[in-house]
Amino acid sequence: MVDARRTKKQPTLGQLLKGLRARNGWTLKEMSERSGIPVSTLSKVENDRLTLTYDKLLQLSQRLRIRMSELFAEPDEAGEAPVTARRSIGQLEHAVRVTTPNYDYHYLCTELRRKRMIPVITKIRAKSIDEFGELVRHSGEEYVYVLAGEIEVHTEFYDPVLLDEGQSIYIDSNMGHAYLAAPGCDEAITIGVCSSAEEDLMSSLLGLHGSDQASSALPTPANEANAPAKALKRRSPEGSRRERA
DNA sequence: TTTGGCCCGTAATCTCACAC
DNA sequence: GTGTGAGATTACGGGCCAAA
Repeated sequence: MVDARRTKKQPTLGQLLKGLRARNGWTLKEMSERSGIPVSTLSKVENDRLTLTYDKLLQLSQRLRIRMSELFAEPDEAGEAPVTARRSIGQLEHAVRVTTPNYDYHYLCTELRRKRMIPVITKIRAKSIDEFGELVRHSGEEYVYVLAGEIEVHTEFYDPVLLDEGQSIYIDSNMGHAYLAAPGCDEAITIGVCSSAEEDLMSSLLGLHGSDQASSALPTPANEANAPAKALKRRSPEGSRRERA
């Protein structure tokens, strides 16, 4: 899952944060004031003694006005020419995983920044449109393929449609839409891709740039922003829990 | 300014008893 | 034997505070 250009070890969240802070010339105190995260916590994160939960990462990216994906990738080398031959191998064990009461999602290939497609494997547990809430819409297009189970796709201008294993759907994302586990199906697993002409699609999907940008119906964290933060089973980009010293 | 010890809260996991 | 719920245990994020 490493870019062909990148032969060194995958950077940790701490290294990425430290680099971000160094580039901006901030002290821990300044970064703490900007992010709302205590100095000692930032210090521990930078030294890989602690990792941040999803809600803290979201808070960090929002307050520092950076893309969520910035926290998952190395900074560009200074003066580096635009990348035209990027590659990323998606591995489930390296995916950025977010689990909520309704959904499990695994964001793949997260080390690639400013990509125009967001691949995500999703376990869908929402069973009714009432449970899901209002149909969502955003710029771009998306494609969803059912890997397991059966899903019910609600769209703004069409009748709901059932998709069984092996079936898929492609829609314009600016049309209101929602994905549910079909009746009689406890949960379904899909693989989907959201695309957009905009480079900060990831941030857009995560709802980082204002309330006027609706989140994707693909169950992204932003879709469940109303869920209690502590109810989320969070995992750091590194995807590991560290041993206590 | 930064680090690390300590403590608290919470979620996940484990164990066990109980019902079917 | 299997499923389920309660309680105990474990692991870890988060924050306070003192020391380097």
